[in-house]
Amino acid sequence: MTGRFSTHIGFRPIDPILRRLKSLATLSEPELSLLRTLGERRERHAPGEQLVAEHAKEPRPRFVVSGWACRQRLMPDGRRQIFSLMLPGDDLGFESAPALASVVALTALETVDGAPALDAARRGAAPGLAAALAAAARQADALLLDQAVRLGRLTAFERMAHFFLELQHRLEITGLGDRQRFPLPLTQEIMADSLGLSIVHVNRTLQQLRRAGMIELRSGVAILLQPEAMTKLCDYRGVANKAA
Amino acid sequence: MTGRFSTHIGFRPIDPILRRLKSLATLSEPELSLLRTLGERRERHAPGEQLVAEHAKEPRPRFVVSGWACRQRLMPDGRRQIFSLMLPGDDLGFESAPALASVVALTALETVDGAPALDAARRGAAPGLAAALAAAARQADALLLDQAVRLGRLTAFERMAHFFLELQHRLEITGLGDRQRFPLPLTQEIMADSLGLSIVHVNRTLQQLRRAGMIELRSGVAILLQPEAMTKLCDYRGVANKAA
DNA sequence: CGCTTCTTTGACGAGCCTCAAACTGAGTGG
DNA sequence: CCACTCAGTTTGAGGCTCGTCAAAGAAGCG
Repeated sequence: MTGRFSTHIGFRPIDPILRRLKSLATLSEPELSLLRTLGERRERHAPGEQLVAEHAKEPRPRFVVSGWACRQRLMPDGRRQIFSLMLPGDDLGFESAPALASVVALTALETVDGAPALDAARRGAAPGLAAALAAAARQADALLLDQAVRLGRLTAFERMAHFFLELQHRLEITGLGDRQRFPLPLTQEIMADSLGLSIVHVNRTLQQLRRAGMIELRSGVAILLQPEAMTKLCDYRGVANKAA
Repeated sequence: MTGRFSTHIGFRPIDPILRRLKSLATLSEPELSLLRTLGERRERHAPGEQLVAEHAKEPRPRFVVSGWACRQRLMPDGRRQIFSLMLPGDDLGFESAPALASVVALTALETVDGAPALDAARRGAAPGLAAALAAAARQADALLLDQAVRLGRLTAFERMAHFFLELQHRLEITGLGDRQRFPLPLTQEIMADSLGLSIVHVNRTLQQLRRAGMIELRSGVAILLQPEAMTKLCDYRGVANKAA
């Protein structure tokens, strides 16, 4: 987690949030400076910490500044399904209560309070921000549909490719990755629970992708060697941008 | 499709809509009568007809009055994933444009224009209706998460059980089914595309459920013989009700 | 270092898919 | 009333994908 893709060096703390929201709607200068002030009320979370409980009456709206989290549901027998990964710049707990899934930190995580932004948007005081948050919610919906296609109709090989392409795109938007490289601080268990596979099969599928010359994984960084080929192979359609 | 669960005999045309929205929020008398007037602008759709195209700029908001539809996505090679089934009383095309998936009629279908309801809710003229529509959107989100769990972490046997329980609950709410029986006008191909299975395996899994004394299927009607056992077996949690 | 967590490998079996064909039932037209 | 057709269901055979169990490496961390 150090070096080129560090989330601490070379970026202002809340830069991913600004970048992401700017990619979703046009923000005014007052809106931007409101967002910049959010960085002051920061909070740290250890891996495994639950940020939102499944039926939380009033989940606190937050933005992820650094580190990764996920939305998930657990079954009584221990099976877990991860619905989506929350990357730096992503919002959580902005939807109406009660929460439909829990949110859990996957790595060391930093978040900031999103309430000022949400309030301003709701009051009508920040139309650009309101549009950006609406677009973010739409994008989350789109990602969930992609996830359903992955789980229901893609093979393990296609699923992994699709998954990596989604991460590449999302991380590039926030400036944390480029067209080919991005940080990937996930264990194979987490990928398994996200992709509906077993850990062992994730491991073997990763090897397949490596042998096919598609990817390279080294110390928390993923490299896509043939992004175009991967895109075709799994019918990846990219992340939704601005709403209409 | 005649007899006890007919959608035409014994119910006022838009009754499923009223029942469903009343289950989601408290509606005032003016709101109810607004909804009743919707029944006048009715539209018929043949099976297979596309009601909303995947990237439709402005999908027309509609309520399903009778028949079933689905939200789905198609892959270039013909694979299909159904995200959700739309039953009588359900709304479609109410979210912000452009549409993230297409909506297709699965059976002969009747819909009515939802725009008057949506407009009234947006204008602030119908707070109860607005609450009901928001709760409906929330419920759709919840169903999509259930669907992801089904696809990612349940076995074929559990998936089918979970699927039937969801349909039972949803249809009971609109008065189209009871605690054990409900109409099921779906081919096994449709179930397969909904559950992420092959047709053949759906057929065999249905036989398993029958042999286990769980279900009975006869001419478009499903009977759940042991709903409680089924609920335990697949960790079914029921449909979300009123939002907070 | 020694511990824990994570990754990797092997062996084996089960779940699910594909292909192919037979069967059923509901029209449709002669 | 009887083919005939067509969509849907059911069955069989065979094989690939993916899961489970178990244990051996690697890699991070105190």
